[in-house]
Amino acid sequence: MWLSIDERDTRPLYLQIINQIKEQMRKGVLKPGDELPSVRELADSLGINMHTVRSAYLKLRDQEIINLRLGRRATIARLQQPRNTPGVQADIAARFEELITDALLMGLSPEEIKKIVNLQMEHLKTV
Amino acid sequence: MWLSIDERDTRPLYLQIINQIKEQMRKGVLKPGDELPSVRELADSLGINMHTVRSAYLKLRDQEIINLRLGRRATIARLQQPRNTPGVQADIAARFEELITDALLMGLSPEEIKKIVNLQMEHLKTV
DNA sequence: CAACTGTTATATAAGTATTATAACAGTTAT
DNA sequence: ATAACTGTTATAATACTTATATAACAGTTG
Repeated sequence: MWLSIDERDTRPLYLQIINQIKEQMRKGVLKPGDELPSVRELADSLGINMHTVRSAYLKLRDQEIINLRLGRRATIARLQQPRNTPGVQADIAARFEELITDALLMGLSPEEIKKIVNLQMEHLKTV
Repeated sequence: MWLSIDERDTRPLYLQIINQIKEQMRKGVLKPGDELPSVRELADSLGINMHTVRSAYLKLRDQEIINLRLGRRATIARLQQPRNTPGVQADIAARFEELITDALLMGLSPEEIKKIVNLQMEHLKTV
């Protein structure tokens, strides 16, 4: 299984699951229409409770990232693009501002930060 | 007071305080050696409990961003730069990766993301 | 000494995260 | 049809986090 939980990570388990699924989507490992493991299957393989996995799936559904249908496995949604509104952009920008501030206070130079971002943006085309 | 609580923000109060103080440091409003409001003073002005403010101050001290001394007000620390280690850079990079992934799934194009980041990095020199 | 600081201690309450069990309701394949 | 899978709902218990409330203690400053 391409999913794992990091014991050292202090963030909630359901958040780790959410982020890893999103990451797999970004990498193209998971594409629209693809099926996710069932909640019980994934929970067992991670050694956690069914409802913790379900909680992750529910939040992903609320973000319209996956589809849930009774009796069927969760599937990756075809994401419609009217989500890129000014409000959304402002939210993302606020999160970048916070992260950049943190990075600067950790002693990273603006150049180092730009390098990190550009490196990840280049990686997009390769992956 | 240059600090406020956003009722619509779902994040914990102490985190809002932490982020706003960091933001003020980044903007140069707060400089090393500057005094922060006392925990009671700030709590009263925000209409929240003393211990909530203290919890924010404690976490800032743990990050070596402020100094706390019994009987004295908290002060902005002179931040030493041996914090910019490979491990720190990796942590920051991981946070950028997560945020970029989120932005892409929200429908932002790589170009829009770069624009957001570059705009904030330019703002650094002006501020 | 008085009035300010941070610190420690207790207690309470509300919210979040996680686990546990069990039953119910659709889907899929035998 | 039925067995074995899916998600869904319900209920309960536990642990952790967040926030408040009061009070006392300890160092600093005027």
